Amino acid sequence: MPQRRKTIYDLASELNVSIAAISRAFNPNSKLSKEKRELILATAEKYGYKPNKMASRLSMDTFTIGVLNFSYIKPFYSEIIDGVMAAYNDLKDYKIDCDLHNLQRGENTKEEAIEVLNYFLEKKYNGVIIIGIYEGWIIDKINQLSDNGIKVVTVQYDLSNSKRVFSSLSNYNVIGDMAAQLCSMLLRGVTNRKTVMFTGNKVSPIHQMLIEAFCRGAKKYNFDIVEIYDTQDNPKVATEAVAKAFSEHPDIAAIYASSANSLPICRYLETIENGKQLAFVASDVFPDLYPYIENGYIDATIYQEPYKMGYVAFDKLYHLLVDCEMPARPLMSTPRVVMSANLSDYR
Amino acid sequence: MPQRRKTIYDLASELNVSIAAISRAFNPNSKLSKEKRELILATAEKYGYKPNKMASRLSMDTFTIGVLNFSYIKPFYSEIIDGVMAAYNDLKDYKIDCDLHNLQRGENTKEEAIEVLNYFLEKKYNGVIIIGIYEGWIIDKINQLSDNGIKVVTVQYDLSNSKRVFSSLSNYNVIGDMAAQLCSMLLRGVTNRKTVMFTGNKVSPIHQMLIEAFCRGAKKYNFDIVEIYDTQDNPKVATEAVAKAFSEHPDIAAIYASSANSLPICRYLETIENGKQLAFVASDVFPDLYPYIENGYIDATIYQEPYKMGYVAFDKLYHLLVDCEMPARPLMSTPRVVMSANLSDYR
DNA sequence: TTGTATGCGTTATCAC
DNA sequence: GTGATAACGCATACAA
Repeated sequence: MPQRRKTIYDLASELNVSIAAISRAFNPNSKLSKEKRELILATAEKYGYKPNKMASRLSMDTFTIGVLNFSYIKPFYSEIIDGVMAAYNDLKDYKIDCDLHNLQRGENTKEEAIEVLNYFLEKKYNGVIIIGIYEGWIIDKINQLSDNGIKVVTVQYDLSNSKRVFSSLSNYNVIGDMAAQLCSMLLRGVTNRKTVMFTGNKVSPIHQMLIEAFCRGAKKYNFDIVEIYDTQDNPKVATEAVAKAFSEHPDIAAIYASSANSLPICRYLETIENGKQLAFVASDVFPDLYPYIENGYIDATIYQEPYKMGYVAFDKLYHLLVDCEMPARPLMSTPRVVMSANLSDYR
Repeated sequence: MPQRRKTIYDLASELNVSIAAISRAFNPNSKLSKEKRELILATAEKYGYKPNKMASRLSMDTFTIGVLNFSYIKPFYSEIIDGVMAAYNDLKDYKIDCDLHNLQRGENTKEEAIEVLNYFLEKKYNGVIIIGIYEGWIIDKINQLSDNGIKVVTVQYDLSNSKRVFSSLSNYNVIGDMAAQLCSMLLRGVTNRKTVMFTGNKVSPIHQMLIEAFCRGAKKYNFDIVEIYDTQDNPKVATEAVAKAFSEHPDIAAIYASSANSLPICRYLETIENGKQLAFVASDVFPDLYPYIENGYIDATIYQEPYKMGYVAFDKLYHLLVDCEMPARPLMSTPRVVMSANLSDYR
């Protein structure tokens, strides 16, 4: 059995230096002569000393993280926020504070979003999480925050051309490929393999990636995408699009909806004879979708784990601030296939 | 913005009692007059005071958790252990120790397992995690540990008829149902729907549940299970079973293998003409399976998240010991569908 | 039963 | 640069 863990005192007396020196050696921002730091770090390794994060946190100042959510009107974004808040709650005892600002696309403007970020800057928050913004104007703002020593994390969009420290995303290539493979599974014994895709908003880089990945998959799994319809993340547009699709292509065999805006498609399928026979792969999981998954109109849907995306963003940003520790790998959620058989795990 | 968090001192001076009284009020095992405790707890609620877990942990004794793994010779169990150790590592700073004992079915005996548990008892460990044991003799041992104040958690098997505090499992009903639905998806346009199941070991309660769930699913999704073969978790037996299956039923249309012992089936499929055309749903994800998932012999496999099962078991036991906090819900992993499209997320 | 004093392992402050 | 020493927020042995 392991003996008592070495403390800062143990190493200090071992080396005949003060505990302050030990402490400083482990903080890169702390001033300490180079030789001394190296000596301490080296013998700590041999000696088996590691600073206790808990005790360390206790004596440190509180960190504050600002969160800006510029949400589309989707349950999706509120799940991300739930995840962020859950992580905050789990870390509350570790001297971390969180200032959440929720804005809505449509209701609120870009200017209001910028105002929030300026407020974060003025308050000199330690970290900032930005959710759901991909437009060009955000880049400068991120860089400005970053230049003032604020660590910025983005959720849902990568923005790798900005100075954000990391981002928490879905793996859109995998999602598109999964959708394609699911369609091909559902089309297995079927000779008619005409497939139609409904996308959320072609302007969004996310949907562009999904379209590309799905098209690659269609080639790989050998079925035809006869058309891609843009629903502009708008139910009315989606309703018209699905009607148009079936009038242009009455013999559709499979459908992939890459956005949560898939209810209009479900409703249309209810009105036609062979609605349940069509292969239909949807996106996301939310209450309005449950009945359609259960009764077989939707064969499978791909869940992006928005809760986890939010949780991970906050949690990793905390560790970056406290432990100066960058996430080892890019933060990509692992998309999940949800069918009626396992829907119970997601409601 | 939130002001400084209330501390034990704030509440103590507010109530004109000592900080010790406050501290005791929040520990059910601590002696304190009933009225005082109730007063403190009530005003703490109003006042907005909550004990800081971190500071609390710092001043408490170290807990020790003993882990006994009585493993089948499967990569599966080592993944569970990886999860346990990862949780231990994440909690190392919180004054928790872990004593892991790995035994192997075949190599080690039941008596050796009992010896380990006796050692845990003698050492008066605070908690014990038991992995991979379902036989009757374990019940008494669990109860004995429990009667001595040791919190026992089981992994992979529930053992609800023992005094274990909780268990971390896969959701076998969901897995069986998912396997059935996947088969039905793959059999969609196909008229021949003859399906065969290969199970790990009919004696194990796990495989019994999987068989039942899969059969229920077959009825629901309308395909026929023509036979269930027991592979006894043994590759040789599995090799014979698959040959037997195809000689008895040359027109098999779909296969479900409920155990990780599915490589012999893959190898058999390689030797026959229509191997890739057959629907094949497997279990678990491990390196030997990768090529068969990629090249299409395996259409989908169901991943049980063994890593997470182990992680959660340790993590929740820690919180039970430290916070006297029972898990809100039963600890069931959420099984995942893995196909070639998303295999990259699991390797 | 209740309060006081000490310790938990670290960082921050302030001298030197 | 470096080293004492006071926090940080709480639990508990001990004294009352």
